[in-house]
Amino acid sequence: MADPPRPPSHLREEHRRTVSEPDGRARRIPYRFEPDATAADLVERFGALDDGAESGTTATVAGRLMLRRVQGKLAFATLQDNSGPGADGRIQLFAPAGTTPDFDGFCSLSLGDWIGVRGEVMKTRRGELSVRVDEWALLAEARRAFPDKWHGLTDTDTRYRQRYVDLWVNDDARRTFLLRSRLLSLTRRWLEDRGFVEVETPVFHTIAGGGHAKPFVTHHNALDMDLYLRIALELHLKRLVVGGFEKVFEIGRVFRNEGLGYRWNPEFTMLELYEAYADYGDMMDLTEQLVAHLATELRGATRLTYGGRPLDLTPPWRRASMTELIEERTGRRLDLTTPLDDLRQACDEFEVPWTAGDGPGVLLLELYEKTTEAELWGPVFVTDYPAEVSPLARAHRERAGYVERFEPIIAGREIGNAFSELQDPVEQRATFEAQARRKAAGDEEAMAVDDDYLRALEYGLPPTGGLGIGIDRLVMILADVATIRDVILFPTLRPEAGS
RNA sequence: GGGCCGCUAGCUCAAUUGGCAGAGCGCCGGACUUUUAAUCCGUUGGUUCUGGGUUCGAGUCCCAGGCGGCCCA
Repeated sequence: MADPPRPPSHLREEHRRTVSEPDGRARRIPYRFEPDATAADLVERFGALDDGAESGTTATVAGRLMLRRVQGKLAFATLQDNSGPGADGRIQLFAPAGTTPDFDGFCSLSLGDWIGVRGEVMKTRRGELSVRVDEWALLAEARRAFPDKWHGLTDTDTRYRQRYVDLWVNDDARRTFLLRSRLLSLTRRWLEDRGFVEVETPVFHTIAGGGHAKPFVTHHNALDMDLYLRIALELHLKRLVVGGFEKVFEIGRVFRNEGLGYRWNPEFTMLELYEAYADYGDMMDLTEQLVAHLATELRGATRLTYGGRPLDLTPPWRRASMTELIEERTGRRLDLTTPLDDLRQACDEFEVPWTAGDGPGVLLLELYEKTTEAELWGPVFVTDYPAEVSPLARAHRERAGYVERFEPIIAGREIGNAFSELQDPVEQRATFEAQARRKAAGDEEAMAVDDDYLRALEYGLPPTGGLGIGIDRLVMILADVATIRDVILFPTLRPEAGS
């Protein structure tokens, strides 16, 4: 690909010439390099070496040059590799002029250059574990200047657009994404250990179902038809329960055509799982056990802090109905038996907008979200949602007008959604049709009738518990970060000017 | 979508009421054999986000736009 013409500002960032061999030729970059140790390994194995001692062991390491201290006939440098966030992944390089090949070339390396080094593992007189530079090779030149070695990179825009730089200079960024990776791995293993099977279902949907959200639309040329990017995993996974996958899960990207914010990115990662013969109570048990397991593995405890405030994820978590929590928060007893006019009056009082088409269930949910949800530090399972706003959940076994549904709330945010799943195809068709009427009336987030899903239910869905967890939000809690953009490697951004 | 705040050298930041656009780090050159944000000396580096306007004079004031952050819906 030809380089486009560059503006002067880019040329200025090419801050130096190509590093050359002692004879002036361009330095050759090897095609491969074989490190046999990492910074973290060496600290672990040789950390106890005496000051000034040599280990008698030779190691080969590779990474980026992050600091450099040339002192005449002796040079020190700090190499960072992938073996740990921040200081855990750093090792000092020790380069005396007398033994270092092409000492001048080594001293002329810049911050950000990739190098490979082979040499004796030793400790300096001042007690810093080091690899002596008996051999070294330039692996890549940093032709753009690295950010300030002390202040790093703080501009959020640059951090998100140039994550490849952020990961090197901000320890927290690397730490958070390593935590995210481990969280995904631990979640898979934990579920598999309990007999769950991981599957992959389509990202392109002909009907965007399973959630309350505006979908993205794309077009398939050969079929000449519009397709939606999935807003949820739910309906395909329940088809698989019909198909006999009794414990099934998927961790996948979903897409919602909504605004961006500290908790919202248009594409995000959902875990959804379905368990035959289980109900929403079982899903609460599973949720608190899984989250407690992840907290223990990733943070060493279930008593954490989030944003400086204590957060105790130790099971069991409180379980309380939505109406009960609204009453605690507002002092008002509001439920589905409250006259519609009273609910509307409460909405006006709490500045909740409503329309004439909104039933009591919609108003109750809106009131809950406006007055109560953000105040719940939790963890707490908010249970028993109005049927009117829960078209895929099964009717509550005791409370008329409600369904068996809960959302786990942590730090004022919903991190998931779960039901005793609606089994009955006749009831399901009725709730789909109610949704379709809302859609026809202008609710862009309402669902459409999914005839194939209804056909699947007609073959028989056993009693099933289903759970969805927003992985990004869970990572936010466990990594103790405030914005979703800090847990998504390449968050959605507006294009840069001029691109 | 609304309100508020921000955008100055590669990075982190200064610049009194409108009055010569600066520092540290980086980069480049020099000194230095136990440094670790090494230190010391000397350079280099600017479309002050963009476009208009007011003014003798605009980084600074006004208008429009771009991008980002925070709060609200």
